Amino acid sequence: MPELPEVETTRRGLAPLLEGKRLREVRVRQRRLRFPVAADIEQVLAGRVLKRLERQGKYLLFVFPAVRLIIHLGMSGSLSLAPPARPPGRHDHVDFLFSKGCVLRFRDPRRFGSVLIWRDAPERHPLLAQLGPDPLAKDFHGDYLYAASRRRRVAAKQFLMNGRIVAGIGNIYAGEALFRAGIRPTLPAGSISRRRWEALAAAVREVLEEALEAGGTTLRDFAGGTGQPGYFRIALQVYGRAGQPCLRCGKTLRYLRQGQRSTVYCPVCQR
DNA sequence: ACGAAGCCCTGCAAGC
DNA sequence: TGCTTGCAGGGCTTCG
Repeated sequence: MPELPEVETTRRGLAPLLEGKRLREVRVRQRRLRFPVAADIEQVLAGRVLKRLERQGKYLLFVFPAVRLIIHLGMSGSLSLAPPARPPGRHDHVDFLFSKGCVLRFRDPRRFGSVLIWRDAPERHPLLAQLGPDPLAKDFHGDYLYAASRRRRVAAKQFLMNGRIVAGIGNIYAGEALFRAGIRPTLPAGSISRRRWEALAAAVREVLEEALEAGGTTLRDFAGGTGQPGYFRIALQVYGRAGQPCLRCGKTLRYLRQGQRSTVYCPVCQR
C-alpha cells in the first residue's frame, strides 16, 4: 500500500523525467475508480505542457497551465513509465502519453485510487481544500497538534489518521510513530500534553523520513521503466507484529481494532 | 461539531 | 486441488 513516503518517492522519480514535457494524449481504459474519471479528461489535458509535479499528503498534483491533474494511489495504485510498446495489463487503467515517447501508466488493481482534473479557480479542489498540513512541511509540529486536539475525545491514532488534521499519515506509520513516541493509540487526543505531542510530531517526521531514505534506491526503477516504486523495507516495530515480543521491552504486543483498522501496540512502552 | 460506521474493490490467505 | 470465506486498507460520505 503506497504510504506517503512511496508517494513522495514517486514524485521525485517522475518530476525530472516529465516536467517540461508535453502531454500529447490520454487513454482511459477504466473510468470507474474511487470517483469516476471525468468524461472529458482526454480533451482537457491533451496538448498541455507539464509545469510541475507537486504533492500534498498522498495526493500527487500535476500542474499544467490552467488545469491540474490530481492523482491518489489509494491502496494498490502505482505510477510508472512504461515502454511505449508494452501492452497494458488488466489493471492498467490510464495512460498519459508525453512527448519523447514517455508513457506514464496508472495501475490500480483495487481501484481505490483516483484520477481527477481541476480547472484553476480561486478555490482549490474540494478534496485538497479540507486537507491539513503535510507532515513533512514546516507547519506540522507539536504545537499545532496540541492546539488542534483540544477538547477532542477521539483516539490519538484516529486523530493522527484524520486527513483534515494532518495529510497522508496512514495506518502503518501512525502505528509506528505512536510506538516511537511511547503513546498509547487509544488515548483521547485531547488528554495528551503539549510535550507528548511534540514527541509524536518528531516521531512522525522521523519515521517518514527514514522510509523516504530507504526508498531512495528505488528511484532508478522509473527510468528503467520496470514499474513499481517498490515497498519500503524499513524495520517496522509494531505493524504486523501482534503477538510477538516488543523489540524494546520484550512484552507481547497487543492487537486491537480502531475504526476498521488494525492497531498493534506495546502495553508497557505505550501509555 | 464531533464521532462512528459504511462503502468502494480485488488479491491473498486460511479453512473446508 | 478447488472452492468459499474473511480480511486488508484510504478516505470520502452518511448517519446519529
